[in-house]
Amino acid sequence: MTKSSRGIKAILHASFAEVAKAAGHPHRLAMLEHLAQGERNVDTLADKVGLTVANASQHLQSMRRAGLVTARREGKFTLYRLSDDSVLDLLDAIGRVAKRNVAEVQQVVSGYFNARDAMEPVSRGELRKRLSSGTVTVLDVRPAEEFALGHLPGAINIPPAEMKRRLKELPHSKEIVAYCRGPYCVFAFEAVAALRAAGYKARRLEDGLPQWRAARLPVEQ
Amino acid sequence: MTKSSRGIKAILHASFAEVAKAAGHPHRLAMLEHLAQGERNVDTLADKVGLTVANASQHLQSMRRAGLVTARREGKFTLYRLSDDSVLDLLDAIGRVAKRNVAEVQQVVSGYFNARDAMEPVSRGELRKRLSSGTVTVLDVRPAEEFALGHLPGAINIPPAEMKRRLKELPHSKEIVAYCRGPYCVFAFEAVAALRAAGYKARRLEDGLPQWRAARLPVEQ
DNA sequence: AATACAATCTATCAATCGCTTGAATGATGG
DNA sequence: CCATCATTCAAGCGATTGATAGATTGTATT
Repeated sequence: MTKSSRGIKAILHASFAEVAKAAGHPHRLAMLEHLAQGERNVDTLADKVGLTVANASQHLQSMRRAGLVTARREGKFTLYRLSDDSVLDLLDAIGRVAKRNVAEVQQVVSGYFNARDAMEPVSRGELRKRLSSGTVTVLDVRPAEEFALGHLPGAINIPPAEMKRRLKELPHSKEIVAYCRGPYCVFAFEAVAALRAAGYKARRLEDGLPQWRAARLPVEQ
Repeated sequence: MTKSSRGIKAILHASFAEVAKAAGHPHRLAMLEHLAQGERNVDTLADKVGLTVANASQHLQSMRRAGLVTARREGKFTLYRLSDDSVLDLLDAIGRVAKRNVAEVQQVVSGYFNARDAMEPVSRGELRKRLSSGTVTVLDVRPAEEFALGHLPGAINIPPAEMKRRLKELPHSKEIVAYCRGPYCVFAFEAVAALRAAGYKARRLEDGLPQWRAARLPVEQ
């Protein structure tokens, strides 16, 4: 009994370690972040993360073996996606540990804001309420392709590159809430900084579209 | 702006990867599981996990660099502990991903139970209610040293090795809820199996003492 | 069938990892 | 101050990982 439980413990620890190890590489995390937006093929992912196709394929397969992603074939493309919402939770959990306990992350995160109150992000719940009362403008700062595949109701899409030029499209009347891919997607941070510099009242959403989706809140398009 | 954000993204992904990688080894997970019970010194951990002291020390230091654990010196001992409750969340998240997406884990978990309804664990909330109404006997199946450092209110401690011999200490009148170190600590599974075989009504708590503590529920001793 | 393209496989190499061994450091108690 | 014990350091090893380049498989298009 004790002997068998030792073996079982070992199996569980080994399996768990596979999962964590599969998430333990910068490039794989970058791909997971993209996959959190929706299905992608190997080529696209390789391009976005800056890897060769062969290399991206290898990483994706290791993540598939660990159960982080699944793949399906459509025509000549192989489409990968996160296997589950629990993978989003895992990414969040990794981020929270890093945020609390890794000096480098704290520095980077706090570097994007100087004022204390300015750091306060808007929670999902608060944004949902304010959406229905219409007291807020929602700004989606992801690339146009990702916006097209789904976004928050009524959101305006301005990718980071066009930010400076298209600032004037946004009304000064309401507070602006910017969001991006997830809690550590820096585009949202940068957008808020730019908006504030231009005299807008702006905050960022605490996390991103994948988490909004996972919470079963309405998505447009 | 885009250039700098690329760099920042890379820093974040690198830091996050360090965290995940630090959790991505069976022995380190085993040590984290023990550390979730409370502070431990290097010798003790090495012994429990079955490593040489030097090796355990190396693993602990890599986890310290990644921010998963912290160390303090007391006399001639170096006491390690989880740096944060967020680390518990991380371990839970890893477990949930593995449970949902790794065939091996599913097999092991379901192997401990054959009947469908038997698999239902008791939630923390349910146990808390039933504790106050006194309709349940709580069984702590961890080693006596860990029990001594804190346990659920009114819990009876019977370590796995003594289970068979001390079964008769438990009353048949109430349902028995067994718990252990965490959701995948197999002692609780085994205890429930043994109790049922002996005609008891028994279930296991969905997770373990660390999670109970993290939820700020009362702990005795 | 012939071609083009997406993705995977294979072989290779440098870098890193996990572990062992033995020596060095730090703290405690006679 | 010396002996002892807990921990860390340092060197060395075999195994694994991450990346590259080139060949191969599988699917759609003509």
